Amino acid sequence: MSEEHDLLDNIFDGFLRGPKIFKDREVLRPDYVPEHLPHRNEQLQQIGEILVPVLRGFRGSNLFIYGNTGTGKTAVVKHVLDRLIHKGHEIGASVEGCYLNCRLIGTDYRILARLGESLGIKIPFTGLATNEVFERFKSELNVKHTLIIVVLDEIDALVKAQGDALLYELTRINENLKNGRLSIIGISNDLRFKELLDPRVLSSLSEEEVIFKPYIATEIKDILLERAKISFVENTLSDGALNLCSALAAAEHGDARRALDLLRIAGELAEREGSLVVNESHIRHAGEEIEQDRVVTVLKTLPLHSKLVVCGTYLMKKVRTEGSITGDIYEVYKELCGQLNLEALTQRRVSGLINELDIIGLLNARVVNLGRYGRTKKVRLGVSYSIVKDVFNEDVWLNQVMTYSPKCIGEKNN
DNA sequence: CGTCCACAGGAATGACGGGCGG
DNA sequence: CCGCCCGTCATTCCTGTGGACG
Repeated sequence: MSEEHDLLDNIFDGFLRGPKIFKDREVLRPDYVPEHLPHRNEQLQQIGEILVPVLRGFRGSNLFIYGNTGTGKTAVVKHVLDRLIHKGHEIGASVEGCYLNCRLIGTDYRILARLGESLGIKIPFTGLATNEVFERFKSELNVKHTLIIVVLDEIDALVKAQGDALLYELTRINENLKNGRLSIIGISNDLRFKELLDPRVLSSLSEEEVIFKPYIATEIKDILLERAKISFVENTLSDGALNLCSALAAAEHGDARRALDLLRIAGELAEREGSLVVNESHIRHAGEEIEQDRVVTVLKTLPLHSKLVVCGTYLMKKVRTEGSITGDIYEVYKELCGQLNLEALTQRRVSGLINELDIIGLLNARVVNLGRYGRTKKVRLGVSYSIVKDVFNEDVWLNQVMTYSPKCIGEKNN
């Protein structure tokens, strides 16, 4: 007992005695909405002006917001919405806002359910017809004379998954509503997503548009300075680290969220090693750690058959240099299933799994035409070989097959 | 210039969990 | 409580297709 306790005691004491880096690390978390949003006054003003009619009981225009990740779209919109609702309640107007992230709440049904809940009606998470939920929401809007502002963040995810039927319904909801009004704010980081929309929906949704340009390095630095003031103990953040962090994030599409993540992790690294200040090397290591953590957690939480597909791709890599094609991977996958006494899925399903894995970046897949030799996908690992190896060697199922050598490959090479 | 490969990808199906009206 | 309908998720069925080969 004593050995372990001494070990832990050392860690505890070391942490308590050691230099303190953070005052408040919550401020660096991605969902924190700051009081002040540097370099976004223009957008703040535009959006405010577009929505302000709501305070007089008129519907605000629908609004489409475009900008890369980490350019402050969500923060600005949430900020304006909060203030607007606050003001609305102050003057006794029935104004409501409902913020939804379509990547997290990705079906028509669930979106409508949330909208209903924001008006205070209870809606079961399944069991009702979607249209029924829509009607309930609409009548509640009518009864309460509410002006609701619906924010659909990552709206492209919704349209890609479900089409634009719901958006169409929502944009015309005002037409047959006696009391109550609805306006929509759509947020997307994919401009091409507009092409997926029915022209009627598009024109109605983008009555107004606001664009968020990527931050440049000096702007990111301002943002970081502001947050660092609240989150770090004085003089624990070196100038060099701050500059490097801004520069790295600026190079990566001017993504401020990325910069804040880097800063937070770097701070934790510094704290862990008992350093007095956060310096450049902490920032660099933070970058690596973020990526590695992401990959490891994703790999670990993958469903078994997806793991087997990744594992198959991994095993193929020993033989094929230029990436393997769907058929080969499927063969290896089937052999692995055989080894583990599992029922193999169909090729169609595996093809779907490959697509999903491609989207989350574990695999890189692209369609190629080999003429006579068919139309297929070239697939290779999208992450480092050794991480896959480490994670799967720990896995209860996968460790049995990590050294398996596929027998279906041989004849043709490349 | 037609053929035919080796899949891609849309549509359909089935199982499941759960609300609703009677 | 029952029978019915619903959405969701995971899966299967099956038609469509770009272009090197001959």
